[in-house]
Amino acid sequence: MKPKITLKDIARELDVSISTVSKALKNSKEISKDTKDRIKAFAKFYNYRPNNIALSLKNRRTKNIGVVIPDIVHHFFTTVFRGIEKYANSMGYNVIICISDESFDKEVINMEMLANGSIDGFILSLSAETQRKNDFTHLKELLDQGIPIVLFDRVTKEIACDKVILNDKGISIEAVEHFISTGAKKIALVTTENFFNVSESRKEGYLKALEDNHISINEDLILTLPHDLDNSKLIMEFFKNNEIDAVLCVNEIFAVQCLSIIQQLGYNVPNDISIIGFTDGILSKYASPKLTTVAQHGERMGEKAAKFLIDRMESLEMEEAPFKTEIINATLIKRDSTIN
Amino acid sequence: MKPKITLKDIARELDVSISTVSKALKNSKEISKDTKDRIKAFAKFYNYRPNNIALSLKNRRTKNIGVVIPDIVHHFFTTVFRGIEKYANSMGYNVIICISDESFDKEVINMEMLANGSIDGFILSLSAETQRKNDFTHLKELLDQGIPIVLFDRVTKEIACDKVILNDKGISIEAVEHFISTGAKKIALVTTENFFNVSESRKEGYLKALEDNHISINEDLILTLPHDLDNSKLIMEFFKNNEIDAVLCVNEIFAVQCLSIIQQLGYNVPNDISIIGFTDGILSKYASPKLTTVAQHGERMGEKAAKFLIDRMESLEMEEAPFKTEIINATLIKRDSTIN
DNA sequence: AATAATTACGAAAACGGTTTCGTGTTAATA
DNA sequence: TATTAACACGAAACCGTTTTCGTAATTATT
Repeated sequence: MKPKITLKDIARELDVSISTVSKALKNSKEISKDTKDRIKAFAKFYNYRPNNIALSLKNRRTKNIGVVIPDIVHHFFTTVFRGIEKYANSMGYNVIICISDESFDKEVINMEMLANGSIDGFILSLSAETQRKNDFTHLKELLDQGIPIVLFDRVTKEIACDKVILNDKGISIEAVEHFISTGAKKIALVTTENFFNVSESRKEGYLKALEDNHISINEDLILTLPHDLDNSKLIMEFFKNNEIDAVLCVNEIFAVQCLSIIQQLGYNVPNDISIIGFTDGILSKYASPKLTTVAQHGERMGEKAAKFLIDRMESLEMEEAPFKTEIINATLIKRDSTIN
Repeated sequence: MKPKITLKDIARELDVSISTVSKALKNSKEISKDTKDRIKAFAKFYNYRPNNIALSLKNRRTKNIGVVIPDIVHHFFTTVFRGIEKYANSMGYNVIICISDESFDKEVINMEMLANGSIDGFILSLSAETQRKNDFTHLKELLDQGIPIVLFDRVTKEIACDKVILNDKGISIEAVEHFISTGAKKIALVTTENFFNVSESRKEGYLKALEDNHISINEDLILTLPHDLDNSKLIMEFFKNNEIDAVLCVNEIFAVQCLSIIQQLGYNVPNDISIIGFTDGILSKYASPKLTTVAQHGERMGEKAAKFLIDRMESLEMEEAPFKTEIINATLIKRDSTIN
């Protein structure tokens, strides 16, 4: 058991002052070569490493960034997180993570906890409850205190900060037009009931594409699924009661659920019904047939978000550069659940 | 922009000493009710919160725990992580995460980084490379410095510390015997080439179960897949060249890959060939037929690991309690890829 | 030889808290 | 009335760094 060694220890052993040790280790020219050599050798031998906490206190920056995501089991967030971690690490930052679990309270409490010195900035995607309540005072307060925030994916106009989002509307249009190009006419949308900005945008895209292509909108072809319930019956009814030849799903789970039920009903995918789902995760990759998906490039989003944050933090705290919004272009990964 | 307020600020405004403010806010009886009320009111109004970094420095504990996992996209680790986060948070700890990406160097560098004061203890699962190299000096050094470590899932005998593992061998036996009970005789194993302790244990269980049930072992029925390559062809060959009526896969991806290929070859699952895969994740849940799996109870593992760590850290740093190893019992989730 | 410049180092403050100990005022006791 | 106890507060040390500033000793300059 050999506890960590401090500057003070070195100073005592070598009979010099703490300042001398500090300077010597930083190769200051104030210190003679002889003394520097002695101190460095000693420090190396005892494997001296400066204490991060003391440095944080002194420098008033922790080199930690806080990441708050609604859920970590969701593949999309997981990839974004990886992007953040990757970039942050490469820049010498550590990542402290909090799962809000879609809960407003957890989001607030954890962020306030971390904000008291533990982190230099936040990257977050709003929890479902926060979006529903439309209450962002906690974020505003943090910004007020001078703590930078970057929002990604689930963002809000209420908060002025850097943002990284997907071109949800655009890619939805692209998806629907891909259906249309293969001859589909009765195109359905399966979406979530929660009032997420992303679901909204995707729906807008869906509607826009139909309109642009002179296909009349049929509200019956939009299935809004509740959160957390067993959806199977609803989906089953949906496909039984409607004539459908293509379906766009706002997430991967809905997509594979639809796939499975469509097949159970005796239809062929993609010949009878085509499917496209958001999120290009393992579910889609290993489904049979493999699903055509919207790749959200989560890792790229994460890297970009981290870059935004670190840029801002390291801009010498000085003049507030205008806030930027980066739009990541989703891409359609064409596989076997749509006709080529 | 209203920056955070400190004890010093309060002291100055209220014309008392810093010590008085500190004591008042801690409700010390040294301070008169009057003064306490004044100070508390002021602090509340300005939303005073003590600075975590200063506290960490003073108390020599950060209330942060470091989690090092090989990968975050893997469902199993993700659930363990959630368990850790949950328990840690409930005990007032934050979680700093590092992805080793199966790399020895990243594991070492990140841990050393964090060990310099940023965290009070580690929870980790060894990277593939670390296991291959069998080099654990970085862990030994940390333990030497008095930093507690808890290993989970991918552990090693070389390191004496608390551990949380799965009864891999036992559950493999159970899985194989479940195959046998449904009449299977030609039972295959699909495993990884890397020398993980877990794959080893699973193989041992597989062999033991066959032996116990007087089924002769056929090495041809053991498929060892390389990491990261496209396995499809190998799996295809495997099922073409061998008569097989049941297959145990050491992870979820192998299981769905096998499922898909088996179906392509025109066999019926589970009637012609049964499948059981390790990890009860979404892939298995949404496959058709739904896969029978080994549930590893990752969340429970995570909670237990966090409990081990926090218990040890909070045991007043005093006498070293003996190291414990908790074995989490995996359970077989019977679904539709095995005969009931 | 007297003065100026350089060298090599230490003292001390600062970051934001906690905590021990000391002390000047009152209030209680002898 | 003198002594003691209780009360209410402040000074200072400490956690481990960095950094500014001061200064003694040496070297260079005139």
